[in-house]
Amino acid sequence: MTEATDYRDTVFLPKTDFPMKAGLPQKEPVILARWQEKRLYEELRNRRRGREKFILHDGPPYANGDMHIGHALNHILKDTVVRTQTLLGKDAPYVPGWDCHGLPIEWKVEEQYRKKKLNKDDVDPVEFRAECRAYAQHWVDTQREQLKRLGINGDWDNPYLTMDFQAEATIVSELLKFAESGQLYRGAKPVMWSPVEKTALAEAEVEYEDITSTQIDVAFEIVESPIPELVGAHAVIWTTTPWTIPVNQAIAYGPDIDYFAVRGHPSGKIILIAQAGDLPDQVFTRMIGNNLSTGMSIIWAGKGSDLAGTIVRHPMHHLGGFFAKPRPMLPGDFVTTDSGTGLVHMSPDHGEDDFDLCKAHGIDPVFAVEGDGKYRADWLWLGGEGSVINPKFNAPDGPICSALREAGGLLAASADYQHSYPHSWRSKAKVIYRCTPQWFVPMDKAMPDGTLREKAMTAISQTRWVPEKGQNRITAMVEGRPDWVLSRQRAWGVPITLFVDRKTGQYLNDPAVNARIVAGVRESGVDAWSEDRAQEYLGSDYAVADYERVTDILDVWFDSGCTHVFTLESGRWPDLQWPADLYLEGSDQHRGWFQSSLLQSCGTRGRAPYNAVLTHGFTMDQKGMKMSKSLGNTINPLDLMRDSGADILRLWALTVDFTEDHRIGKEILQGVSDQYRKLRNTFRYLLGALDGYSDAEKVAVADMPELERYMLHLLAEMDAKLRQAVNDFDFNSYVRLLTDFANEDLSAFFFDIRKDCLYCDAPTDPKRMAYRTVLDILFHALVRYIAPVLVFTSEEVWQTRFGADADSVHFSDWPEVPAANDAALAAKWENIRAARMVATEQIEPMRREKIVGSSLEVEYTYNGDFGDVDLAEVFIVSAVHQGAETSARKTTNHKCGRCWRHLPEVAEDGALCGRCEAVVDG
RNA sequence: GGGCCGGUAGCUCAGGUGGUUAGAGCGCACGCCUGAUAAGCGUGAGGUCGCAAGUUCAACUCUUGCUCGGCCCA
Repeated sequence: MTEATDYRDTVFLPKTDFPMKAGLPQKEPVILARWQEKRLYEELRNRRRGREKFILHDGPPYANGDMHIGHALNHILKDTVVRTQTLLGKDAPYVPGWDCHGLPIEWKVEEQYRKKKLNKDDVDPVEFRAECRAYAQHWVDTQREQLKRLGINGDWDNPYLTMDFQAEATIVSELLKFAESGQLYRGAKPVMWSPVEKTALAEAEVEYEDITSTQIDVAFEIVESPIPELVGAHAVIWTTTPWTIPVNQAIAYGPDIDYFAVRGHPSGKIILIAQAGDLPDQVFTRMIGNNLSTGMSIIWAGKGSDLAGTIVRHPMHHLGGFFAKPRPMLPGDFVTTDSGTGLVHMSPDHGEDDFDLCKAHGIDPVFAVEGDGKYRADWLWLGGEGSVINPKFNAPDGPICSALREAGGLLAASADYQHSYPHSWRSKAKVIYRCTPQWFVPMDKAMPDGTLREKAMTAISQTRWVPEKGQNRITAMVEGRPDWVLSRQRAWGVPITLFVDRKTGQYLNDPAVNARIVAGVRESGVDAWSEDRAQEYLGSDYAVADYERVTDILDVWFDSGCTHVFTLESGRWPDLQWPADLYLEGSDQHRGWFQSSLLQSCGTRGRAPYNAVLTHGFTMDQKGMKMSKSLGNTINPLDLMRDSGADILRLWALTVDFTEDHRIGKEILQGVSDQYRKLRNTFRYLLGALDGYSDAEKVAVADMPELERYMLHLLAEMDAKLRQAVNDFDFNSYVRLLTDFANEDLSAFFFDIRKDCLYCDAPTDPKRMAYRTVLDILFHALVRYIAPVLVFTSEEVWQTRFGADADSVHFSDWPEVPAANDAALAAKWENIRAARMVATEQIEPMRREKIVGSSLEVEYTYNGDFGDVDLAEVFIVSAVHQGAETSARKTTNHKCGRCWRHLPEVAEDGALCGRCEAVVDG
């Protein structure tokens, strides 16, 4: 045996500078800077001008706080939609936006005042709003940088903000469209109200504390009933807010609850209460200090529904007027027998259930309690007295209980009921529900083209919902929702710019006035709605003294419901158009933005502002639990980008099933990293194998070996599936198709088989040239397919191949894949692959027993026939013989010193085979 | 408490209208290669399809209840 020659230098190994290790945290910012410098977004607009459009309209995140994982997921999905549509050749502009008005910002600014020991009420509203504006702007700027870092491509220099003057003017103008068309009315609704601060509070401004209240049982005499035995009996209600009794207007029962009327009270009254559990015991114990319910006699028993039509009278009916009116007994689903008497006294002024039930039966609130918590002066009972949150006022010996007792209506009273009760977060004082005038958009008012609800339902059915179950959800919500309450009693928002006639109570509906108001807001923003400019807007036709200027502001959902107008319709972004092709947000927005936009648009334009709606679920921790700071299970996207890179985060978002709730955690991210490495190495191989490739090497598809043509067939097949996935927004499948292709078809099959060809065949060998031609096609296809996913890595790949000055990969169109659809060839090669799997399985025991190491040391006998396909090459063995049955044995051939194949022509181990000799000799 | 949604191998996901031994990729274990080398190839072990009833000749797939988790309400 001669000394083995080292032929390594004669082998054509892959060569590339593309590193295996990504180093994304360092590289991504550099690539980002380059995009910014080359103005990628604007240039993309130029290059796609005139193409079919795809408009994704951005739902505005709230300008408050750092980006969190939900923002990251949402924007990655949006960016992927925009980029895949762009790849398809469409013009897909993306204008990001922010929601800037509203209570949370107002609150933060107030908090800053409190720290400085300033009172909000002492600050000029204009100055206050300026601070809110500055606060929002700060977070817009912060989030903008964070989203850019994620690789989101958009018009970052020109986003839309709901606080832009232009936007504010549009919101006002849209509100006035509702006003002008008569889709606005002033009604009432119970809201959380603080008598101490004399203001309405939002849920977020309320905290619950344990307190002790007076509980009372009050008897209402039944004066009319379809059940004769009940007339003259007393319906008993229980309450912990005695002050609401002077405003009582009805009594609610549970239709399915059992009730009975019993004798047994010392007063001689027949008592009507629920017959459930130990509730009667509790009632009797409260009333007479003993549990005598076992000794009582039952006069009547029946279901709540039997009580329909029963009328009671107020204990204070002798006062006349309001108190003399009959009180109906009404069915309420909300009535329970957990506590109380199973009968609930209703005051539409002071409870939501009360309000809704009474409204349904035509009973309106009476506004007896004023903003300071006192009954209004003209109230027949306790007029001018209060405050209603005062414990003494409600006490068993206070004025309410005393009067009731005197009238014979008070069965029990004790100041010993402990419960949790809402308090103002700021003043710590008790709050109440209180009906206040509010502005509404009616859902069921007949308009020329139908009611708003009808229009919305039609629009829902005409929209594509992805996934489909979203349609159920929003349908159910719109079907059942009450009228839209537009007004808020706050400072930081768009004003409800209405003048109400002091005499008629009607709002002024004059287009000329409205136009002046809109012009004013366009010029100076929401501050334009000030008292000192009222006459200016009213003009010479109306006197300011005759009108009340509404000082409420709009629900921020109305702001966001108008984004489609001031963004898509306004012309400020000429690339955009109305309606949007797609809205894409979390599934919580079925109640939020999807709905506010739908209602706004249906009310003003008669259809939805979108053609399709895509929703995603929420991101949970590794175990599927909600993330929260207190649990310490949050994943911060900013940390993740810093440690692993944005491409890892993006790949994560697209591999999970984002249409459902999904998870993120260490183990999952490790899996994502592995997947990333495989993709990266696929590109590294392609780059290395294509070293020095030029079009001169290109081989026509018809001239290629079957294997190459089969691979092109697979590529074409995948291409069609990828297109389908893009149309379905099914990015999970999209990425899976790519990784499975890279793993199974390329790495483990094609690349492995052609390793010998690439390394050892002469560069001019037609087979090698055909292989490299296909590699080039694969490269161009794969780098484009993956570009919307791995936005940074694809650019790095692109630059490595074409140089640092090359165009961006992101300008590319969807790859043109050779039409290599050859079903017969594919079927044949599927069989070959199946045979190959059998072969590797049969070779495995020989490797395990150390008979052979490499499969190249094996000679294989095969019992089938695939024509002139070189099975030895495909199976990566020394030789394949035709035989009766399949078997494997160690070859006796010698190993070529260059290509390591074992061939009969090799004289001794280390000598060269004919092919290699020819190549080495050149 | 109500409405809606979900629970398939360690992980991420496939599993038309119920029908043979429930699949894939990754990870893991073991082995091969040492000329894609912190790479590449192969083989293998992993699941009572959240739990329990029911319908059916037959259920991951249908029904009901329960449980766990989520979103939206109250």
